[in-house]
Amino acid sequence: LSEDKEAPCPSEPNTPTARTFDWMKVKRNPPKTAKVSEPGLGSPSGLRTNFTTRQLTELEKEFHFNKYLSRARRVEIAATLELNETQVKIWFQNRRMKQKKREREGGRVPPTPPGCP
Amino acid sequence: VMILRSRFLDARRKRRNFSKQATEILNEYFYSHLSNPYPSEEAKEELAKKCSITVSQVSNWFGNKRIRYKKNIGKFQEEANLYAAKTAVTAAHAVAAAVQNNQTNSP
DNA sequence: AAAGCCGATCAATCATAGAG
DNA sequence: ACTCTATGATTGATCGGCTT
Repeated sequence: LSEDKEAPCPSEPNTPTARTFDWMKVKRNPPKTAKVSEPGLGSPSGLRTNFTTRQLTELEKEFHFNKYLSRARRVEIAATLELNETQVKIWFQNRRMKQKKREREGGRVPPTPPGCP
Repeated sequence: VMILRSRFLDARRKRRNFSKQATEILNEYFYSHLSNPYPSEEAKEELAKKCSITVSQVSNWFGNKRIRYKKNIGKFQEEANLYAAKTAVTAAHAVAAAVQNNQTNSP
């Protein structure tokens, strides 16, 4: 028999099973939240931003008004909520994906399926 | 601050673990494709059906599994050996059978 | 050449179910 | 009943590819 196609084993050619494949080495760059040229605002640290309830509420409200944002609107929102334009842009992108996922999977099944105590 | 947490308290709350059988199927796929545990959309749909869960749940399962596996490979060593030995060969045979079946069929 | 979008994924975290 | 671990879901942000 022939072996498979993939076999990226840098070290440890041993070990019967469970070798180390490249997908296990994938590392994502840390979030670049905020700009280096914009001191004093947001969080220059590479941490995941925690949106406040107020920010989420506003974003949600805007989303129901427009699924897509215009550059001008984005600048407004970002300023009002104290977020980067990028964060607002990304939020809308993720929100659209979430919406699509719900529609796709919202194929009702919870009306009267299993137990309901 | 604590009230910010109330932001959620939704679906994530009531969580049910998948059936032992569903987990078995997912693990079989994961370990028999350990070199590239990224099922295609079609594969996800098939797994979802077999496990009686949604495609999103299959995606979540693989996402969590991959991250947690590479985070601590040693912790999954036993499980890896168990499933790898049990399914690797079976998978190969299944593929061969499928190919042959595909050839002899003409709808 | 640059910027936005999509689809998939990552990575950290939340909240709960289950083991000890 | 409680503490600690395993696990499903959520989500801000990244990656690669394609479009505008």
